Amino acid sequence: MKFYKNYVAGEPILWQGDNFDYVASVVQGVATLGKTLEDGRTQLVGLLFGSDFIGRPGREKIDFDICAVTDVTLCCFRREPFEALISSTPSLADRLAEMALDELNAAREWMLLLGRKTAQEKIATFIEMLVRRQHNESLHGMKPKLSLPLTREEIANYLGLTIETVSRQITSFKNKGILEFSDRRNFKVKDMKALKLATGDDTEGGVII
Amino acid sequence: MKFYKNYVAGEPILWQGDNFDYVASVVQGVATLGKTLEDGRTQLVGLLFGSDFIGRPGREKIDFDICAVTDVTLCCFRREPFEALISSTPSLADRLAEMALDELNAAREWMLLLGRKTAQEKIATFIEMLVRRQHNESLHGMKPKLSLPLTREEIANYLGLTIETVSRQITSFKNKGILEFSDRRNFKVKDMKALKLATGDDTEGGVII
DNA sequence: CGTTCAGTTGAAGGCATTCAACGTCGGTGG
DNA sequence: CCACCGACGTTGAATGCCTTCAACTGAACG
Repeated sequence: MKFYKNYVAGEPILWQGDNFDYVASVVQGVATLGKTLEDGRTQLVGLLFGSDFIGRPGREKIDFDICAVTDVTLCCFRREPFEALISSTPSLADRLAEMALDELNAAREWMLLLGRKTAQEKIATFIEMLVRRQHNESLHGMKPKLSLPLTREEIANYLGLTIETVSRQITSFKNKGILEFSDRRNFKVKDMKALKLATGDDTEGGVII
Repeated sequence: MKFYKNYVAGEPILWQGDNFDYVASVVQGVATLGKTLEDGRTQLVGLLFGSDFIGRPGREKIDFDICAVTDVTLCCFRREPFEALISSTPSLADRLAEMALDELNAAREWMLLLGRKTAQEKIATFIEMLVRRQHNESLHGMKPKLSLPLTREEIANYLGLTIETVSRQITSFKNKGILEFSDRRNFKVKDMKALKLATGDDTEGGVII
Protein backbone atom coordinates (compact mmCIF):
# COMPACT_ATOMS: atom_id res chain seq x y z
CA MET A 1 0.00 0.00 0.00
CA LYS A 2 2.79 2.39 0.84
CA PHE A 3 6.00 3.01 -1.07
CA TYR A 4 8.57 5.71 -1.70
CA LYS A 5 9.60 7.52 -4.85
CA ASN A 6 12.60 9.74 -5.44
CA TYR A 7 13.10 12.50 -7.93
CA VAL A 8 16.19 14.55 -8.69
CA ALA A 9 16.12 18.34 -8.87
CA GLY A 10 14.43 19.57 -12.03
CA GLU A 11 12.66 16.31 -12.74
CA PRO A 12 8.95 16.43 -13.58
CA ILE A 13 6.78 14.49 -11.17
CA LEU A 14 3.44 14.80 -12.95
CA TRP A 15 2.22 16.48 -16.09
CA GLN A 16 -1.01 18.36 -16.50
CA GLY A 17 -3.75 15.87 -17.41
CA ASP A 18 -1.88 12.80 -16.22
CA ASN A 19 -4.03 10.51 -14.24
CA PHE A 20 -2.42 8.98 -11.39
CA ASP A 21 -3.47 6.03 -9.32
CA TYR A 22 -1.92 6.94 -6.02
CA VAL A 23 -1.69 9.87 -3.64
CA ALA A 24 1.46 11.07 -1.98
CA SER A 25 2.97 13.13 0.75
CA VAL A 26 6.20 15.08 0.42
CA VAL A 27 8.84 13.67 2.75
CA GLN A 28 11.74 15.83 1.73
CA GLY A 29 12.50 18.53 -0.78
CA VAL A 30 10.49 21.18 -2.57
CA ALA A 31 8.22 20.82 -5.57
CA THR A 32 6.17 23.30 -7.61
CA LEU A 33 2.59 23.18 -8.80
CA GLY A 34 2.22 24.96 -12.11
CA LYS A 35 -0.24 25.70 -14.85
CA THR A 36 0.71 26.68 -18.37
CA LEU A 37 -1.02 28.29 -21.31
CA GLU A 38 -0.67 26.91 -24.80
CA ASP A 39 1.93 29.43 -25.82
CA GLY A 40 4.16 28.49 -22.90
CA ARG A 41 3.37 31.18 -20.36
CA THR A 42 3.57 29.53 -16.97
CA GLN A 43 2.13 30.37 -13.59
CA LEU A 44 3.12 28.51 -10.46
CA VAL A 45 0.07 28.07 -8.27
CA GLY A 46 1.69 26.52 -5.24
CA LEU A 47 4.80 25.23 -3.59
CA LEU A 48 5.04 21.84 -1.93
CA PHE A 49 7.22 21.54 1.16
CA GLY A 50 7.68 18.68 3.59
CA SER A 51 4.42 17.01 4.68
CA ASP A 52 2.37 18.68 1.93
CA PHE A 53 0.00 16.42 0.12
CA ILE A 54 -0.46 15.55 -3.55
CA GLY A 55 -3.72 14.24 -4.94
CA ARG A 56 -7.09 13.94 -3.24
CA PRO A 57 -9.61 11.19 -2.73
CA GLY A 58 -11.92 11.04 -5.70
CA ARG A 59 -9.62 13.06 -7.96
CA GLU A 60 -7.77 10.83 -10.32
CA LYS A 61 -6.63 13.58 -12.61
CA ILE A 62 -4.54 16.50 -11.72
CA ASP A 63 -4.79 19.56 -13.86
CA PHE A 64 -1.42 21.06 -13.26
CA ASP A 65 2.22 20.15 -13.55
CA ILE A 66 4.22 19.07 -10.54
CA CYS A 67 7.95 19.45 -10.75
CA ALA A 68 10.77 18.78 -8.31
CA VAL A 69 12.94 21.84 -7.74
CA THR A 70 15.24 20.13 -5.27
CA ASP A 71 15.73 16.40 -4.84
CA VAL A 72 12.38 15.16 -3.65
CA THR A 73 11.22 12.09 -1.80
CA LEU A 74 7.55 11.21 -1.89
CA CYS A 75 5.73 8.79 0.32
CA CYS A 76 3.07 7.27 -1.92
CA PHE A 77 -0.10 5.37 -1.13
CA ARG A 78 -2.11 3.28 -3.56
CA ARG A 79 -5.40 4.94 -4.13
CA GLU A 80 -7.92 2.24 -3.26
CA PRO A 81 -6.57 1.20 0.12
CA PHE A 82 -5.94 4.84 0.98
CA GLU A 83 -9.51 5.81 0.21
CA ALA A 84 -10.72 2.87 2.26
CA LEU A 85 -8.53 4.04 5.11
CA ILE A 86 -10.05 7.49 4.90
CA SER A 87 -13.57 6.13 4.99
CA SER A 88 -12.80 4.25 8.16
CA THR A 89 -10.79 7.02 9.78
CA PRO A 90 -12.80 10.23 10.10
CA SER A 91 -9.95 12.06 11.76
CA LEU A 92 -7.79 11.49 8.70
CA ALA A 93 -10.53 12.80 6.45
CA ASP A 94 -10.79 15.85 8.69
CA ARG A 95 -7.09 16.41 8.46
CA LEU A 96 -7.15 16.27 4.68
CA ALA A 97 -10.09 18.66 4.56
CA GLU A 98 -8.19 21.02 6.84
CA MET A 99 -5.19 20.93 4.53
CA ALA A 100 -7.38 21.63 1.51
CA LEU A 101 -8.91 24.65 3.24
CA ASP A 102 -5.47 25.94 4.18
CA GLU A 103 -4.40 25.64 0.57
CA LEU A 104 -7.54 27.45 -0.50
CA ASN A 105 -6.75 30.33 1.83
CA ALA A 106 -3.18 30.44 0.59
CA ALA A 107 -4.36 30.43 -3.02
CA ARG A 108 -6.67 33.36 -2.34
CA GLU A 109 -3.94 35.26 -0.58
CA TRP A 110 -1.80 34.72 -3.64
CA MET A 111 -4.59 35.97 -5.89
CA LEU A 112 -4.41 39.26 -4.06
CA LEU A 113 -0.68 39.33 -4.67
CA LEU A 114 -0.97 38.48 -8.36
CA GLY A 115 -3.81 40.85 -9.08
CA ARG A 116 -2.99 43.88 -7.04
CA LYS A 117 0.56 44.02 -5.74
CA THR A 118 3.50 45.78 -7.36
CA ALA A 119 6.68 43.93 -8.30
CA GLN A 120 8.39 45.24 -5.17
CA GLU A 121 5.53 44.10 -2.95
CA LYS A 122 5.43 40.71 -4.64
CA ILE A 123 9.10 40.06 -3.94
CA ALA A 124 8.78 41.28 -0.36
CA THR A 125 5.76 39.05 0.23
CA PHE A 126 7.54 36.08 -1.29
CA ILE A 127 10.63 36.54 0.87
CA GLU A 128 8.54 37.05 3.95
CA MET A 129 6.67 33.83 3.23
CA LEU A 130 9.97 31.98 2.87
CA VAL A 131 11.15 33.34 6.19
CA ARG A 132 7.99 32.15 7.87
CA ARG A 133 8.14 28.67 6.33
CA GLN A 134 11.84 28.08 6.81
CA HIS A 135 11.56 29.41 10.32
CA ASN A 136 8.93 26.84 11.12
CA GLU A 137 11.00 24.05 9.66
CA SER A 138 14.17 24.81 11.59
CA LEU A 139 12.35 25.29 14.86
CA HIS A 140 13.46 28.36 16.72
CA GLY A 141 16.74 28.68 14.89
CA MET A 142 17.22 32.35 15.61
CA LYS A 143 17.55 34.12 12.25
CA PRO A 144 19.13 31.24 10.40
CA LYS A 145 20.66 31.44 6.99
CA LEU A 146 17.80 31.48 4.56
CA SER A 147 17.88 30.18 1.03
CA LEU A 148 15.81 30.69 -2.07
CA PRO A 149 14.53 27.26 -3.05
CA LEU A 150 13.71 28.52 -6.55
CA THR A 151 15.61 29.89 -9.52
CA ARG A 152 14.90 33.43 -10.69
CA GLU A 153 12.76 32.00 -13.45
CA GLU A 154 10.69 29.96 -11.02
CA ILE A 155 10.28 32.94 -8.74
CA ALA A 156 9.14 34.96 -11.74
CA ASN A 157 6.59 32.32 -12.64
CA TYR A 158 5.38 32.18 -9.07
CA LEU A 159 4.92 35.94 -8.83
CA GLY A 160 3.63 36.66 -12.31
CA LEU A 161 6.75 38.60 -13.31
CA THR A 162 9.76 38.23 -15.60
CA ILE A 163 13.22 37.09 -14.48
CA GLU A 164 14.63 40.52 -15.16
CA THR A 165 12.11 42.21 -12.93
CA VAL A 166 12.75 39.68 -10.18
CA SER A 167 16.47 40.30 -10.45
CA ARG A 168 16.08 44.07 -10.36
CA GLN A 169 13.78 44.03 -7.35
CA ILE A 170 16.05 41.73 -5.39
CA THR A 171 18.99 43.97 -6.22
CA SER A 172 16.95 46.90 -5.00
CA PHE A 173 16.40 45.19 -1.64
CA LYS A 174 20.12 44.52 -1.44
CA ASN A 175 20.91 48.16 -2.13
CA LYS A 176 18.47 49.29 0.52
CA GLY A 177 20.23 47.09 3.07
CA ILE A 178 17.14 45.04 3.72
CA LEU A 179 18.56 41.79 2.37
CA GLU A 180 22.14 40.54 2.29
CA PHE A 181 23.25 37.77 -0.03
CA SER A 182 26.25 35.52 0.50
CA ASP A 183 25.73 33.99 -2.92
CA ARG A 184 22.92 33.74 -5.49
CA ARG A 185 20.76 31.57 -3.28
CA ASN A 186 21.62 32.25 0.35
CA PHE A 187 20.74 35.39 2.20
CA LYS A 188 19.88 36.97 5.50
CA VAL A 189 17.17 39.47 6.31
CA LYS A 190 18.88 42.56 7.76
CA ASP A 191 15.74 44.58 8.32
CA MET A 192 12.66 42.51 8.92
CA LYS A 193 10.50 45.51 9.72
CA ALA A 194 11.24 47.19 6.42
CA LEU A 195 10.61 43.92 4.64
CA LYS A 196 7.19 43.54 6.20
CA LEU A 197 6.40 47.13 5.42
CA ALA A 198 7.28 46.51 1.80
CA THR A 199 4.79 43.67 1.47
CA GLY A 200 1.88 46.10 1.37
CA ASP A 201 -0.02 43.96 3.88
CA ASP A 202 -1.47 45.09 7.16
CA THR A 203 1.29 46.07 9.55
CA GLU A 204 0.08 43.84 12.40
CA GLY A 205 1.53 46.19 14.96
CA GLY A 206 5.10 45.62 13.85
CA VAL A 207 5.51 42.25 15.51
CA ILE A 208 8.87 40.77 14.65
CA ILE A 209 9.26 37.05 14.27
CA MET B 1 -30.83 25.24 13.69
CA LYS B 2 -31.74 26.57 10.27
CA PHE B 3 -32.84 30.07 9.34
CA TYR B 4 -32.83 32.50 6.45
CA LYS B 5 -31.22 35.86 5.98
CA ASN B 6 -31.77 38.44 3.30
CA TYR B 7 -29.48 41.13 2.00
CA VAL B 8 -30.13 43.86 -0.53
CA ALA B 9 -27.79 44.54 -3.44
CA GLY B 10 -24.60 46.23 -2.31
CA GLU B 11 -24.98 45.27 1.33
CA PRO B 12 -21.98 43.77 3.09
CA ILE B 13 -22.57 40.27 4.44
CA LEU B 14 -19.34 39.77 6.33
CA TRP B 15 -16.21 41.79 6.90
CA GLN B 16 -12.68 40.50 6.90
CA GLY B 17 -11.87 39.24 10.40
CA ASP B 18 -15.45 38.92 11.57
CA ASN B 19 -16.08 35.74 13.36
CA PHE B 20 -19.27 34.18 12.60
CA ASP B 21 -21.10 31.52 14.46
CA TYR B 22 -23.00 29.92 11.64
CA VAL B 23 -22.40 28.61 8.14
CA ALA B 24 -24.60 29.32 5.16
CA SER B 25 -25.57 28.36 1.67
CA VAL B 26 -26.55 30.82 -1.02
CA VAL B 27 -30.17 30.33 -2.00
CA GLN B 28 -30.53 33.16 -4.43
CA GLY B 29 -28.47 36.00 -5.77
CA VAL B 30 -24.77 36.65 -6.27
CA ALA B 31 -22.16 37.64 -3.72
CA THR B 32 -18.45 38.40 -3.95
CA LEU B 33 -15.52 37.22 -1.87
CA GLY B 34 -12.88 39.89 -1.64
CA LYS B 35 -9.60 40.72 -0.01
CA THR B 36 -8.27 44.23 0.40
CA LEU B 37 -4.90 45.79 1.15
CA GLU B 38 -4.53 48.55 3.68
CA ASP B 39 -4.46 51.29 1.08
CA GLY B 40 -7.75 50.14 -0.40
CA ARG B 41 -6.66 48.05 -3.34
CA THR B 42 -9.14 45.21 -3.65
CA GLN B 43 -9.02 41.81 -5.25
CA LEU B 44 -12.09 39.64 -5.58
CA VAL B 45 -11.09 36.03 -4.98
CA GLY B 46 -14.38 34.34 -5.77
CA LEU B 47 -17.99 34.69 -6.76
CA LEU B 48 -20.81 33.00 -4.89
CA PHE B 49 -23.78 31.81 -6.92
CA GLY B 50 -26.77 29.72 -5.91
CA SER B 51 -25.90 26.68 -3.75
CA ASP B 52 -22.39 27.90 -3.04
CA PHE B 53 -21.29 27.60 0.55
CA ILE B 54 -19.98 30.12 3.07
CA GLY B 55 -17.89 29.10 6.06
CA ARG B 56 -16.41 25.74 6.92
CA PRO B 57 -16.47 23.45 9.90
CA GLY B 58 -13.74 24.42 12.31
CA ARG B 59 -13.23 27.86 10.79
CA GLU B 60 -14.87 30.49 12.86
CA LYS B 61 -13.14 33.38 11.24
CA ILE B 62 -13.27 34.33 7.66
CA ASP B 63 -10.42 36.35 6.28
CA PHE B 64 -12.14 38.06 3.44
CA ASP B 65 -15.10 40.31 2.84
CA ILE B 66 -18.35 38.94 1.54
CA CYS B 67 -20.66 41.37 -0.18
CA ALA B 68 -24.02 41.00 -1.88
CA VAL B 69 -23.97 42.27 -5.45
CA THR B 70 -27.59 41.43 -6.12
CA ASP B 71 -30.30 40.82 -3.57
CA VAL B 72 -29.17 37.71 -1.74
CA THR B 73 -30.92 35.09 0.33
CA LEU B 74 -28.82 32.88 2.56
CA CYS B 75 -29.86 29.69 4.23
CA CYS B 76 -27.96 29.65 7.51
CA PHE B 77 -27.19 26.89 9.95
CA ARG B 78 -26.01 27.32 13.52
CA ARG B 79 -22.49 26.10 13.77
CA GLU B 80 -22.65 23.52 16.56
CA PRO B 81 -25.61 21.46 15.34
CA PHE B 82 -24.25 21.70 11.81
CA GLU B 83 -20.87 20.35 12.81
CA ALA B 84 -22.59 17.57 14.71
CA LEU B 85 -24.59 16.76 11.63
CA ILE B 86 -21.41 16.55 9.58
CA SER B 87 -19.76 14.22 12.05
CA SER B 88 -22.70 11.87 11.81
CA THR B 89 -23.14 12.16 8.06
CA PRO B 90 -20.00 11.22 6.17
CA SER B 91 -21.60 11.86 2.80
CA LEU B 92 -22.20 15.47 3.78
CA ALA B 93 -18.59 15.84 4.86
CA ASP B 94 -17.53 14.35 1.53
CA ARG B 95 -19.73 16.80 -0.32
CA LEU B 96 -18.21 19.76 1.53
CA ALA B 97 -14.70 18.49 0.87
CA GLU B 98 -15.57 18.14 -2.81
CA MET B 99 -16.79 21.72 -2.92
CA ALA B 100 -13.63 22.94 -1.24
CA LEU B 101 -11.49 21.12 -3.80
CA ASP B 102 -13.52 22.59 -6.64
CA GLU B 103 -12.97 26.03 -5.21
CA LEU B 104 -9.27 25.32 -4.90
CA ASN B 105 -9.09 24.36 -8.56
CA ALA B 106 -11.03 27.45 -9.53
CA ALA B 107 -8.73 29.62 -7.44
CA ARG B 108 -5.67 28.17 -9.13
CA GLU B 109 -7.17 28.65 -12.55
CA TRP B 110 -7.75 32.25 -11.60
CA MET B 111 -4.15 32.60 -10.45
CA LEU B 112 -3.07 31.74 -13.97
CA LEU B 113 -5.41 34.43 -15.25
CA LEU B 114 -4.21 37.07 -12.79
CA GLY B 115 -0.53 36.33 -13.20
CA ARG B 116 -0.15 35.64 -16.88
CA LYS B 117 -3.08 36.70 -19.01
CA THR B 118 -3.46 39.99 -20.88
CA ALA B 119 -6.39 42.31 -20.28
CA GLN B 120 -8.09 41.04 -23.41
CA GLU B 121 -7.65 37.42 -22.35
CA LYS B 122 -8.90 38.20 -18.86
CA ILE B 123 -12.12 39.70 -20.13
CA ALA B 124 -12.66 36.85 -22.59
CA THR B 125 -12.09 34.27 -19.86
CA PHE B 126 -14.46 36.09 -17.53
CA ILE B 127 -17.23 36.27 -20.12
CA GLU B 128 -16.73 32.65 -21.07
CA MET B 129 -17.02 31.65 -17.43
CA LEU B 130 -20.26 33.60 -17.13
CA VAL B 131 -21.64 31.87 -20.20
CA ARG B 132 -20.82 28.50 -18.72
CA ARG B 133 -22.33 29.26 -15.33
CA GLN B 134 -25.46 30.99 -16.56
CA HIS B 135 -25.91 28.26 -19.11
CA ASN B 136 -25.91 25.67 -16.37
CA GLU B 137 -28.38 27.64 -14.33
CA SER B 138 -30.96 28.12 -17.05
CA LEU B 139 -30.74 24.53 -18.17
CA HIS B 140 -30.42 24.17 -21.93
CA GLY B 141 -31.77 27.62 -22.67
CA MET B 142 -30.26 27.88 -26.12
CA LYS B 143 -28.09 30.99 -26.15
CA PRO B 144 -30.16 32.93 -23.63
CA LYS B 145 -29.74 36.57 -22.87
CA LEU B 146 -26.72 36.82 -20.65
CA SER B 147 -26.10 39.45 -18.05
CA LEU B 148 -23.09 40.78 -16.21
CA PRO B 149 -23.81 40.30 -12.52
CA LEU B 150 -21.08 42.78 -11.63
CA THR B 151 -20.39 46.45 -12.14
CA ARG B 152 -17.33 47.50 -14.14
CA GLU B 153 -15.54 48.20 -10.90
CA GLU B 154 -16.29 44.75 -9.53
CA ILE B 155 -15.18 43.14 -12.78
CA ALA B 156 -11.97 45.15 -12.58
CA ASN B 157 -11.37 43.97 -9.03
CA TYR B 158 -12.06 40.40 -10.05
CA LEU B 159 -9.64 40.50 -12.96
CA GLY B 160 -6.88 42.61 -11.44
CA LEU B 161 -7.52 45.54 -13.79
CA THR B 162 -8.91 49.07 -13.67
CA ILE B 163 -12.44 50.06 -14.66
CA GLU B 164 -11.13 51.94 -17.66
CA THR B 165 -9.29 48.93 -19.00
CA VAL B 166 -12.36 46.75 -18.49
CA SER B 167 -14.46 49.25 -20.35
CA ARG B 168 -12.01 49.50 -23.23
CA GLN B 169 -11.67 45.76 -23.65
CA ILE B 170 -15.43 45.20 -23.60
CA THR B 171 -15.81 47.92 -26.21
CA SER B 172 -13.16 46.19 -28.25
CA PHE B 173 -15.15 42.94 -28.19
CA LYS B 174 -18.24 44.88 -29.25
CA ASN B 175 -16.38 46.45 -32.15
CA LYS B 176 -15.09 43.09 -33.28
CA GLY B 177 -18.64 41.76 -33.41
CA ILE B 178 -17.95 39.12 -30.79
CA LEU B 179 -20.31 40.52 -28.18
CA GLU B 180 -23.51 42.52 -28.61
CA PHE B 181 -24.94 44.60 -25.78
CA SER B 182 -28.58 45.62 -25.46
CA ASP B 183 -27.70 47.80 -22.48
CA ARG B 184 -24.85 48.13 -19.99
CA ARG B 185 -25.53 44.78 -18.38
CA ASN B 186 -27.23 42.51 -20.91
CA PHE B 187 -25.53 41.01 -23.90
CA LYS B 188 -25.33 38.10 -26.29
CA VAL B 189 -22.31 36.25 -27.56
CA LYS B 190 -22.27 36.57 -31.35
CA ASP B 191 -19.11 34.58 -31.96
CA MET B 192 -18.41 31.97 -29.33
CA LYS B 193 -15.49 30.51 -31.21
CA ALA B 194 -13.67 33.81 -31.36
CA LEU B 195 -14.42 34.37 -27.69
CA LYS B 196 -12.89 31.06 -26.71
CA LEU B 197 -9.90 31.74 -28.89
CA ALA B 198 -9.41 35.05 -27.13
CA THR B 199 -9.21 33.42 -23.70
CA GLY B 200 -5.70 32.15 -24.42
CA ASP B 201 -6.64 28.73 -23.07
CA ASP B 202 -6.30 25.43 -24.85
CA THR B 203 -8.59 25.31 -27.83
CA GLU B 204 -10.27 22.04 -26.82
CA GLY B 205 -10.93 21.14 -30.44
CA GLY B 206 -13.28 24.06 -30.99
CA VAL B 207 -16.26 22.52 -29.24
CA ILE B 208 -19.12 24.97 -29.12
CA ILE B 209 -21.47 25.03 -26.18
C1' DC C 1 40.45 27.88 -22.28
C1' DG C 2 36.10 27.75 -24.42
C1' DT C 3 31.28 26.64 -23.50
C1' DT C 4 27.13 26.89 -21.19
C1' DC C 5 23.76 28.29 -18.10
C1' DA C 6 21.89 31.38 -14.44
C1' DG C 7 21.81 35.81 -13.29
C1' DT C 8 22.59 40.89 -13.85
C1' DT C 9 22.32 45.27 -16.04
C1' DG C 10 21.07 48.70 -19.62
C1' DA C 11 18.03 50.80 -23.10
C1' DA C 12 13.83 50.86 -25.68
C1' DG C 13 9.13 49.84 -26.09
C1' DG C 14 4.33 48.59 -24.89
C1' DC C 15 0.43 47.62 -22.25
C1' DA C 16 -2.17 48.94 -18.68
C1' DT C 17 -2.75 52.69 -15.52
C1' DT C 18 -3.58 57.33 -14.23
C1' DC C 19 -5.61 61.63 -14.83
C1' DA C 20 -9.17 64.08 -16.82
C1' DA C 21 -13.25 65.12 -19.37
C1' DC C 22 -17.47 63.78 -21.17
C1' DG C 23 -21.83 60.87 -21.69
C1' DT C 24 -25.77 58.44 -19.84
C1' DC C 25 -29.18 57.06 -16.86
C1' DG C 26 -32.25 57.22 -12.82
C1' DG C 27 -33.79 59.65 -9.00
C1' DT C 28 -35.11 63.87 -6.51
C1' DG C 29 -36.86 68.23 -5.73
C1' DG C 30 -38.11 72.80 -7.17
C1' DC D 1 -42.15 68.86 -16.29
C1' DC D 2 -37.60 69.77 -16.28
C1' DA D 3 -33.30 71.02 -14.11
C1' DC D 4 -30.03 69.24 -11.17
C1' DC D 5 -27.32 65.76 -9.18
C1' DG D 6 -24.71 61.57 -8.33
C1' DA D 7 -23.41 56.99 -9.71
C1' DC D 8 -21.81 54.44 -13.36
C1' DG D 9 -19.67 54.06 -17.63
C1' DT D 10 -16.99 55.60 -21.74
C1' DT D 11 -13.33 57.84 -24.16
C1' DG D 12 -8.92 60.47 -24.82
C1' DA D 13 -4.15 61.75 -23.69
C1' DA D 14 -0.08 61.21 -20.93
C1' DT D 15 2.58 58.74 -17.71
C1' DG D 16 4.82 54.82 -15.73
C1' DC D 17 5.77 50.20 -14.49
C1' DC D 18 7.00 46.23 -16.19
C1' DT D 19 8.43 43.83 -20.19
C1' DT D 20 11.21 42.96 -24.12
C1' DC D 21 15.39 42.84 -26.39
C1' DA D 22 20.18 42.75 -25.98
C1' DA D 23 24.71 42.66 -24.07
C1' DC D 24 27.45 41.43 -20.35
C1' DT D 25 29.19 38.91 -15.95
C1' DG D 26 30.52 35.08 -13.40
C1' DA D 27 30.69 30.50 -11.89
C1' DA D 28 30.71 25.49 -13.10
C1' DC D 29 32.44 22.11 -16.11
C1' DG D 30 34.76 19.49 -19.58
